Amino acid sequence: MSKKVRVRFAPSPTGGLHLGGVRTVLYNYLFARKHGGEFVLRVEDTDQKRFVAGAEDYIVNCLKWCGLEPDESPEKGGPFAPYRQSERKAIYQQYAQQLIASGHAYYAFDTAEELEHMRIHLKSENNPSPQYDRYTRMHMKNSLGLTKAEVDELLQKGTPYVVRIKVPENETVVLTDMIRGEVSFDTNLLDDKVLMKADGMPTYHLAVVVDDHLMHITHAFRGEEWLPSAPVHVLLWKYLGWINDMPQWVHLPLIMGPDGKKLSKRHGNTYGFPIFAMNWTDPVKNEFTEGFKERGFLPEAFINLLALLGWSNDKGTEILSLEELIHDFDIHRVHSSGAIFDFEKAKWFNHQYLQKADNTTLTLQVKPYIEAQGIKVNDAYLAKVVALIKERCMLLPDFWEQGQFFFKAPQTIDVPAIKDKWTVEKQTFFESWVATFHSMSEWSQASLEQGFNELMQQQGIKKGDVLLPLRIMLVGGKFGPGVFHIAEMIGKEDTTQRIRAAIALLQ
RNA sequence: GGCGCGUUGGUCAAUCGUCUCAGACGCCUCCCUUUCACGGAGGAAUGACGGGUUCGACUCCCGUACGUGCUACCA
Repeated sequence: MSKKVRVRFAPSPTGGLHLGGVRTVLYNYLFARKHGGEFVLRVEDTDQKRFVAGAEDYIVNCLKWCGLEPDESPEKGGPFAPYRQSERKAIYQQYAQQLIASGHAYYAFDTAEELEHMRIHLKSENNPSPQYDRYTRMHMKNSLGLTKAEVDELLQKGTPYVVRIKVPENETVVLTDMIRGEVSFDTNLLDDKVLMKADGMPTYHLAVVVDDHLMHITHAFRGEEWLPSAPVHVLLWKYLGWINDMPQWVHLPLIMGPDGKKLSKRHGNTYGFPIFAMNWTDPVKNEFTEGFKERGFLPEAFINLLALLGWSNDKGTEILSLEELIHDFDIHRVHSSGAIFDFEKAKWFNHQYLQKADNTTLTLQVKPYIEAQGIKVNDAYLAKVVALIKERCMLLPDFWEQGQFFFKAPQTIDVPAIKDKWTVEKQTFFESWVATFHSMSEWSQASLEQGFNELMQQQGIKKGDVLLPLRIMLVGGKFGPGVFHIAEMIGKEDTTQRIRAAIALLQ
């Protein structure tokens, strides 16, 4: 008796894919997989003014990177193709006509100027911001006030027109949202939304309803910003005669920036964190926005942190694989309040995934970041470096920050940290230690440390006095793994050179 | 302005009427480490406000405040 679960994500190709968008996809995906259903990607490319070339491919690539590939999409096709709204124009036209015929929609011929005029002149004490609605529609140029002959004439002359829904008076539209319960709206406060634009394209309102119906969508997930227009959609489901097949509504809470406002590109700029899944450059404005991928996030970590923004499982565990997320996901545990995105915690998630990542694959992921610094990478060597420093890395680029001294001598040496306490004795000690290198039978962490300790005793030097200088000499600063391990890694020649170079600087 | 939605530590959050309000991030202290980090042990920090309902309310209801979203031929 229950229908097969089918969910959809319907982005408009007008820019990058931000956190909220990816989370909507993710919840769609988790819900579909959990219930053995299908996930459909439909593209809303009906906004010609804001349409941006390349944005659709970009979105598809983001979904690929996240590992959330749809079962049906414009790219893959499927039983309900086409999945691009611009290719379904005729379908929407047909249903718009049906609505006009049944008296639930009408032609409106008003120009932009006339609408503007209405908004200014119909403004009154009890109607401070006039909309195109039951109060004003009879004053406008539409098929409700015009005679049939007048309308036909306008149509025949090719006068531009839009189709608007005729919102009923004195009704209450009640809809059930899966995470908010019943939400009701007074139709007297709704305006006659445009259903078909003058260019023949449908607006979102008509398109979602028609597509959701035709594509057998059972659960409609979207952002909370859609809640105010949901009653219009319910009305459309009713007027089109499909009310019994209306999907379950799920209005997801908004993701906010640190200032508590709906997350936007602005936040990324002012707080210095990505808000798009992948790098996005707006070809029109030539505006670049950084992505989580390029910032060095692992897709699994990205998905994980996003899933926990507005939802949590009943066990309180936080590090969850996609399989675990699917298993644990419960739409009723999704919060109804917005969540503020915390970049610090996001980095912590990535750190966790870095630690449990397999070193071989991690090495492959780190490699481009090292090569980008002009280093010729030896995979086996890099693998060792990765294993040695991964615990102090949050994001992929950190591997270079934290491990560059494994590949080249430090450009800057933190001389002030040791200069004050530098003595002739210390210099002698390092010079004689370096001199022992040629006679060492084995170049290893253990033998290096042993030789170092023996020499210290001979010369009456305390370990605390020379260990830090050695570190500074080899890595340039107070960071990194064990010094002798580093010396072993970089080899006899580099170790010797770095120590000698540093001694020269300290004199 | 109108309408919708929301409100547990700085942030993510548990709790589905009995709470001395989990856990995580971040922050602080200590231990480990003669670096940094990891790890370990502690710590500070929370139910917007006012009314009800109830033996009992963070949990239910109402109001207020605050926040946020929508209010386009954009989605």
